[in-house]
Amino acid sequence: MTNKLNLNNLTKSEEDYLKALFQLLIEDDSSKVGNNQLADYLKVSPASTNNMVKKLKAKKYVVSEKYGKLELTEEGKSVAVRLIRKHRLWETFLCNYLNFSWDEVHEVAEQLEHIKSQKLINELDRFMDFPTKDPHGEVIPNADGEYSIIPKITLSSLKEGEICKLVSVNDASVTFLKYVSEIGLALSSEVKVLEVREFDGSIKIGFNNVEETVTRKFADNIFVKSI
Amino acid sequence: MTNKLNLNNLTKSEEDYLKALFQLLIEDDSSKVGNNQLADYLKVSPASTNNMVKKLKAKKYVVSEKYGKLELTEEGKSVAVRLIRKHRLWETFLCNYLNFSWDEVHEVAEQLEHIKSQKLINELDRFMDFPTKDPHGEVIPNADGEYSIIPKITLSSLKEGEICKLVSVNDASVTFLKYVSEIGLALSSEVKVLEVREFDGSIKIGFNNVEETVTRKFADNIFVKSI
DNA sequence: TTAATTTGTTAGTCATAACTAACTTTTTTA
DNA sequence: TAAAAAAGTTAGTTATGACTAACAAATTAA
Repeated sequence: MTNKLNLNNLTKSEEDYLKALFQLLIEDDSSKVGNNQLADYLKVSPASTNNMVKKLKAKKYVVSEKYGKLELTEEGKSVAVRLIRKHRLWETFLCNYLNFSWDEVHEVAEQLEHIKSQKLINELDRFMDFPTKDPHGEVIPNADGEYSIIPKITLSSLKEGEICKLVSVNDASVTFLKYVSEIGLALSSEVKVLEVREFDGSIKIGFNNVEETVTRKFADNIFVKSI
Repeated sequence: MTNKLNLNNLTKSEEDYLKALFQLLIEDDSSKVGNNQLADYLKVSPASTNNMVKKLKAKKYVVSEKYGKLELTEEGKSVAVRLIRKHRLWETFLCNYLNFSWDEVHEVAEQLEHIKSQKLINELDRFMDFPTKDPHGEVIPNADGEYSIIPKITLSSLKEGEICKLVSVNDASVTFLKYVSEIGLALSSEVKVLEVREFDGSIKIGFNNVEETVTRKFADNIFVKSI
């Protein structure tokens, strides 16, 4: 098994690219992820991405043909899942034990996920009694890298009259998360789509006896399940 | 106050050099620390150190004349103390909450001390109820960077017949720490120097009704106070 | 189906931080 | 005090991972 060994030989940047690619390919379930899309997601230039992809192909984490779409090898996925596990466990720790609010955890978890110690993360997991969801509602992979990837249904995809339950939110934007809290939305909130306005895509929703109109962009970052 | 801002603009390497210099200058209380000594301590080449010292001088963390000894500015000391605080708080957390043994914590703490988040470290401190000593017996600086630097008396400096109490140990070597545990020495152990052998500097010590002969090198890494 | 646009690639540059080799200054010692 | 040793410095190289600018391929639209 080359598995264990390779995990420790990756730079922070290599890890960042693998995780980003995984999130685009698997968590966002894109049929095709290209070089520029990855560059966009990571906020680097296409040239940087191209460079890194070459390196990751040489190291057998990524597969792609010239001018073709990007794919991850099993090894590449394995690295990404372990990063996601670390990220979500740290977020959970920060929220549940260190008084961080859900809009404060992402940035710090981005740093903490690169700490290299198998024992650290598994002990942290045990310390918190093996949590299964992070503060934003995302499933935490277990020590073997197993987790159920729940297909993401965005609030924006619902039709007028549909009722749903909020299961998770995109964790990457502080201002977005603050806004979610401010209007009173929380995980498990029941939300009804009252009106979808064709003109600008904005949506009027009802929850906890309040009504709010939110933008399409906002609704794209709220993930729900129908009830 | 430029203080707060500058703290976040340092690279991992810059932080490593400042901490190393602080430990040589202040904690080990050397009257003179030179370029090559710092290089030795950090296990890099003198050229690398020379280069970094130039940069740190330009940034006003270090002061020195050409071919002269190295010194830290107040700003430089402040950065170093904050790193030491982080290192020791993390070591305490790993030992007291995550089942790490004292020989396992150093390497992981070396990574964790570079995580940039004021809130993280202060909340961790609070979570553990403001510990004052780390697992190796070292004093943990408080949130204002204040701590008492206890002059280090090594076990090797004692004369035959002297009795002392073990207050701290050098945390940087896994094999050393394992050895300390194995022979049964622990913080607060009372140790009597039974014999100092001129020939090779080895020392016969007695503690907890056992006698052990240890090398000079070993005794250099054990810090004590006389009782 | 050609032209425009988007996407991907390559070449060359920059900053960080390591290195070796060669050299200079300072300190030690014979 | 002159030679040897140690300490410090400089120049030039390497690797990582960003960047821009220029170019090529693929896709979309007229």
